[in-house]
Amino acid sequence: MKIDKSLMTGSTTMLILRLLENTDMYGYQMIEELEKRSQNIFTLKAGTLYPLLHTLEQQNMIESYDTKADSARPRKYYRLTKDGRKMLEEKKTEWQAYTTAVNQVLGGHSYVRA
Amino acid sequence: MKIDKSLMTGSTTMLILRLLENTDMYGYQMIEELEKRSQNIFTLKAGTLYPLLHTLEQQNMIESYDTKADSARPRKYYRLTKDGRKMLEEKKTEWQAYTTAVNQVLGGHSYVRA
DNA sequence: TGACTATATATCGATCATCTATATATAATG
DNA sequence: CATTATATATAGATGATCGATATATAGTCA
Repeated sequence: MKIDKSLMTGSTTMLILRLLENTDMYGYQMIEELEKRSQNIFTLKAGTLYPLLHTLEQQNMIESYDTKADSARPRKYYRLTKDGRKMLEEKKTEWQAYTTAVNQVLGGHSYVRA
Repeated sequence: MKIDKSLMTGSTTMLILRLLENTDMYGYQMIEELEKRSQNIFTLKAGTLYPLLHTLEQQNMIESYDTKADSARPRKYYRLTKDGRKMLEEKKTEWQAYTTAVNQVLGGHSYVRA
């Protein structure tokens, strides 16, 4: 099922931070991981992700380190900072409030107000 | 609780169509109704709504009629068309798929893949 | 070997949804 | 009579995401 990409707006940052909650990851890996975990619903584009990672790093939410990589190709790993964890918790709370509100409107009995 | 307005993106159209599912409404009323039903989470701005209504009307999803209004102030009521109902159903399905996917990523056990 | 595909990161300009600000007009309030 | 609430409308700004493009290396297959 194809979902309107505009729905994605606003939750991308939360999802990226969530991926980093338990494991450090590099950009390309995040794209694949998101796809897998969402059953191909989210196909985050490289052109979206990399600038976003740079912004989050500037904001001190994540920090990067390069693999020495004698053999492997160069990868830039990201790790969640303390601030990033805090931001993630906030975004999760927001997400809860938002979906609750939408579902309330969707499910609400259409009480036609007099 | 203030939620990031960018989360709103993509669901606004669905919410508007949902409001019209059971009752015809005019623009200003939709703003108030959305606020009420969402417990003040959604404060849709007039500058967002009116252009959106015009677009939806052009797309034949809704149609408008004016109140004769001998007394009351002029209001432009909107009614959901057949196409609009279909669109609403599609948007609901999309919404389901989207939130399911996000929650899956959020809740997913962080299986660190080898 | 050579061509092609997958991996990996990066940036620029375009697109699209929403917001802010502004405008207009009438009804209700004090 | 001034102010606020109701009601619709549009123009320009902002911000998130995408498409296109670039670069470089590793793996695959003929």
